[in-house]
Amino acid sequence: MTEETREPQRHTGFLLRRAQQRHVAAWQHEVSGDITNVQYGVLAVLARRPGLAQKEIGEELDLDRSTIADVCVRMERGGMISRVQDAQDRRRNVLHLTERGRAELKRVVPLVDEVQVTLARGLTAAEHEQLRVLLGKLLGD
Amino acid sequence: MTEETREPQRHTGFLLRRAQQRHVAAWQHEVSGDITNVQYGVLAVLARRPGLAQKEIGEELDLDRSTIADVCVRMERGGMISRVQDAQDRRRNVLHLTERGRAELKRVVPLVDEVQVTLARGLTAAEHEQLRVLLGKLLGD
DNA sequence: GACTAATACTCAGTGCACTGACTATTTCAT
DNA sequence: ATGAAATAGTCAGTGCACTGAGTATTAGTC
Repeated sequence: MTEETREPQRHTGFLLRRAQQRHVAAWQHEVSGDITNVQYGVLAVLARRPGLAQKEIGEELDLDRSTIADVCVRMERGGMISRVQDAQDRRRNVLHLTERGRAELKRVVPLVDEVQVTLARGLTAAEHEQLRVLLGKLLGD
Repeated sequence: MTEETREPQRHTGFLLRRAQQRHVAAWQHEVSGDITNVQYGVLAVLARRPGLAQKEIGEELDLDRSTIADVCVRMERGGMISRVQDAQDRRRNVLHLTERGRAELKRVVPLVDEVQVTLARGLTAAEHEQLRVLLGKLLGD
């Protein structure tokens, strides 16, 4: 009756993985240059809330300590952010945008929406919105 | 009027990335052992279609040549598959499950559905199905 | 004030995922 | 039959993402 082995291609996780790959591909196509989607996230959060510590940025973007550390190291190396030990709490690295980081953010912002459009090319606006709602619900908001 | 910088956390791509992370986390929680979701995909495809080449498996799972090569190397090292040069076309590596691979697939199959359930805990069955439909549409099937 | 907990970060190791450059092999056109 | 194009894999390099172990610093308890 039931199939011996369900096709892995139908699983939700498989679809999510592929959709995420499409997003990365769309990003690289629309946004030229070295900056990645995750790095854009760091810039955008930091623009609103300068002086956050690595840990807090990581929480905003749902990245664990090691991952956000890696990202920050790369971004500091690329001259987009500064990382300075907090004088009040010397365990913390506080982060700020550099001029280059601010400029890069400004360059990228108008392109970001195009990436979403490209990604959702096969969906109507209503379907796209519903997809976001469902993903938000899956994530528990 | 419009915000200077839209919150990156609201973008579809951001939600997809987080949802995919949840899937990986659910997988690791439900399926103990070394096997990953992608590796399960290789096992499941190979069970139905033994003797496929790396390239073909990669196409099934939407992975590029380098990625599927890495995965296959690891799985061969782990004793789950065999990789043999095709006598007819010596460019190809043909893949087969080993006994260990077959056993591992058998172990994992019943757990896979639980992963999907865990992942979609916040959704009704109808919402879950709709999410799959929308993702399929986004991917262009 | 000293001991313990908790916190923030680093470091090493592993896996997925991509590009671009390269090798080997097969196929196709002339 | 040969030379060009296409195909399948490998290899090096980069980035995201996690775990587990370790360090330094702060905060809390006695």
